[in-house]
Amino acid sequence: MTGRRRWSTDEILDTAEDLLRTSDAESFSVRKLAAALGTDPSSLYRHFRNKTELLRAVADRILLAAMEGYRPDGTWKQRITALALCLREAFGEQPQLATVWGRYASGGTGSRLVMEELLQALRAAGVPDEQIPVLYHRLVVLIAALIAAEAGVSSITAEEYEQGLEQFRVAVLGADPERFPALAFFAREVRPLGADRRAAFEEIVDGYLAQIEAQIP
Amino acid sequence: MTGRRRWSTDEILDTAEDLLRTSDAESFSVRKLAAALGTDPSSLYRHFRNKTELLRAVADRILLAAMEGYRPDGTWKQRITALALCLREAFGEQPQLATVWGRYASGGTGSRLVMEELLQALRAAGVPDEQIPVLYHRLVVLIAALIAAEAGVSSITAEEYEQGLEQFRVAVLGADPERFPALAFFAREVRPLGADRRAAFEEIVDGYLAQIEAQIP
DNA sequence: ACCTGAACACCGTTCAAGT
DNA sequence: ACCTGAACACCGTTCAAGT
Repeated sequence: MTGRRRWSTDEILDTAEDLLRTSDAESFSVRKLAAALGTDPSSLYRHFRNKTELLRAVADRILLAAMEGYRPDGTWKQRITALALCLREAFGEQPQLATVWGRYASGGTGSRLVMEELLQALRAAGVPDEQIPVLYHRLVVLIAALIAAEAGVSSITAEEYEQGLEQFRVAVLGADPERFPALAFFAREVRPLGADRRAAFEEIVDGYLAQIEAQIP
Repeated sequence: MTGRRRWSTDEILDTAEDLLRTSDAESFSVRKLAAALGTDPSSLYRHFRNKTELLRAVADRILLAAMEGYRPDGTWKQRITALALCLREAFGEQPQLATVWGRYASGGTGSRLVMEELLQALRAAGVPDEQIPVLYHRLVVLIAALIAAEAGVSSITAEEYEQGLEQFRVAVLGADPERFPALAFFAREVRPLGADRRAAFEEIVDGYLAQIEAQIP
């Protein structure tokens, strides 16, 4: 019954993408992918040298799909913000993928489309050519770091979240006003790290773009 | 010979900190910690509900130690930059800790000292009180995300690094100039994600601070 | 009251043996 | 030529049994 079967690399990636999107992406594993394909884990190792290489390939497909739905529009700042939000949404709650993208970039067409759009937007902004590579680099580091961090936060279990929130409350509300005057003063206003993520993301990116703008001659 | 022995929570945390600092921090595990203590993994579960709680406790001690060596000095911007670099160095190459800190904050005194200093610096900057909580929040999200991302990058093996760099080179140098004109134009200048990390970190943080400054009435 | 051993339910990866 | 099974060296966590 277990007729053996050659899987194409693309079929493997399709299934991996599905598996990462549905269910809890944090627990994606080579073994689960093999089970979903109905094959043995070891057979995947002829297609990919290791798990990272597999995830990197999936990340590139996700970038590719995201860029298909993206049309450059508006000012250079609006374009970059839209792109960043688009990537944020594409990687969504998938910390493994976001981390892999942030760590190694990804080598395919998806990656190229992102690079191309960012470089063009910076040119459109009027940034001098010789400053573009370094500003581009900072921007990608920033966006990748924010997305990976956020995907991590959104993937924690409800139990862990409660635990963390409780500790945060204790730290803030229980702070000695003598030793931590500012903290005591703002105690009721200060928000835990995970709060209000989309707004935080957008304003940080926008803030950095404004900073770039200020440097344009 | 295996006399049994009660470990205090502090002794456990000391050993965990050592283990995370030395050797490859990425592979830190409860089992290795138990081995280092000469005890059984299961006995640690009376001190900590789970691995995350343990890591969070270690993270707080690291913040505490970092803040002991920190003296506020200079303008508010210099203070925040110095603090950010200090945290960056403290978490160093420990992606597990940096991630835990970024994900849940940490509930102890170390955490409080960091919050207090940031809040005070923002006050010293002249930011209106009602804007401080939200700006504080953005700043912590940004710093935590950058540190966690960087710790992740620095913890990859030489082999994975080479693999990633190679893929990046292929993506950039092999880009079709018709389809990716800007990428082809900047091919030789564009740098991979991991390059020049400290400078990227500092300039992104400084950029965001300049953005805050521009909003001060 | 505290700790241990054994077990459960997992990982990524390799490689000799099968078809 | 391709795939599989079994194995290796790990994980975090639980809980009955020991002292």
